[in-house]
Amino acid sequence: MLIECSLDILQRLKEAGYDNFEDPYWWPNSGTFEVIVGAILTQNTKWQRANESLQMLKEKGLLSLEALSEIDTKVLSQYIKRSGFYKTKAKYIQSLCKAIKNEFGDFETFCAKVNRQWLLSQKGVGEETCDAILNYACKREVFVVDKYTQKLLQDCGYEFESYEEIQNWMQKGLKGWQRLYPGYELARVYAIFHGMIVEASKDKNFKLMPKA
DNA sequence: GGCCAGGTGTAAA
DNA sequence: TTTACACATGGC
Repeated sequence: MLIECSLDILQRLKEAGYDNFEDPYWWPNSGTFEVIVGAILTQNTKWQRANESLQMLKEKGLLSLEALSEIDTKVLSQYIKRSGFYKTKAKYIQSLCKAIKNEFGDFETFCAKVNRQWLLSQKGVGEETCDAILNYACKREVFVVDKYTQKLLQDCGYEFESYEEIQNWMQKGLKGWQRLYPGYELARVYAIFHGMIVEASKDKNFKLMPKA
């Protein structure tokens, strides 16, 4: 799959069928609490590894705000071992769950009231994780900028100074691309395009045609 | 055996 | 305010 490096690259990704997801927002079980846990678990790790940990937690009945707030972090770390960085991630997950519980009470209230600044002040939540939670758990109109996106734009010859600059540029541009998905809410359009970039980037058959 | 995977925090320059 | 490094496992 050779995709021309041009302004309408996102449309090409769609035409190439990279938007064929199981979940309407691409991220598995979007709009639920487990997106928060998955967002931490998948840091610098393949999604498959993060998902194995999620399934383990689900089996043990631990995939809830309450359970993860109370579990011993040493026990938790053993359940998420396959996702790598398991000791630090166990601490991050628990402290975030405790903070959400204390500050908002439950997941629904969290989604309704949380803002970027609060999330970013939590240990283990950087810009990408923060925006992943806002878009995929809370369905906010926020575009997630990850390494794939940065590399794709770089390969296309665009240069940016910061995460925020890329995010603003993408969000502005994607409002125009919303016409490709009539009737979809903007948050979902952001979600889908980020998902397409990830899926295309992971696809070994995907190649960018260098600019002429 | 080296390199990478849906990053982040921290210390040192 | 940048840069380097630690965090850790599993698959290729």
